[in-house]
Amino acid sequence: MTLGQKFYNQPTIDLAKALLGKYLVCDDLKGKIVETEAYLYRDDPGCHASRGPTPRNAPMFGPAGRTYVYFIYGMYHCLNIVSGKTGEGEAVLIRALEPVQGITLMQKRRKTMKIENLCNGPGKLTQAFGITRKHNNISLLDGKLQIHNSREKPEIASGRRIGLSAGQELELRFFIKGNRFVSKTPV
DNA sequence: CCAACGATGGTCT
DNA sequence: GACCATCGTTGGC
Repeated sequence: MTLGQKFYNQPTIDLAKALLGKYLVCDDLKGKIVETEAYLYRDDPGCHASRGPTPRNAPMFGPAGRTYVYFIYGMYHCLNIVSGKTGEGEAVLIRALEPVQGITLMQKRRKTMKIENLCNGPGKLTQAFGITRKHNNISLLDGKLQIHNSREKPEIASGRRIGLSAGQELELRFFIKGNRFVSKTPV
């Protein structure tokens, strides 16, 4: 079942944790979210929105429950879920999924048969799911990209976010403890 | 196993 | 012109 607006309106850190164990669904592809990172509008120099709105980060300043997809390193896309209040500029980065459905197509797109290597990183999962700029700034409530509920209550661990040159000291990375599809082991 | 490095192009100053 | 919320390959052990 698709999650509603209320789910996305919770505080960003709560949302980052609540997303763990839920399902990202796109057409016939499905993956369980096992790793996320929170990006905050206050005291977070690692956040794209930290220096105010620009054309790229505009979706982050919109309402919660929409996507913010950006292109990085000339090759990859990263999928975020906009969170927080409209005008603030917060989001949750989806960092890793456990493949559940549509694995054959993911293998074709990722050019590997290895299940662990299909969605265990932010650039990998967008490649496996075919997520590009076309999926930027769209609603997760009724679009082709959705988050579905689950009854799982995973054991959550946290650590430092990955790949940042600012704000590394903040422990805003969350993942399901012991899950083998998490992109990197705990720090 | 692992650290180092290059690919590659959009975005912002 | 510098930077970048990455990844696959390479070459060392």
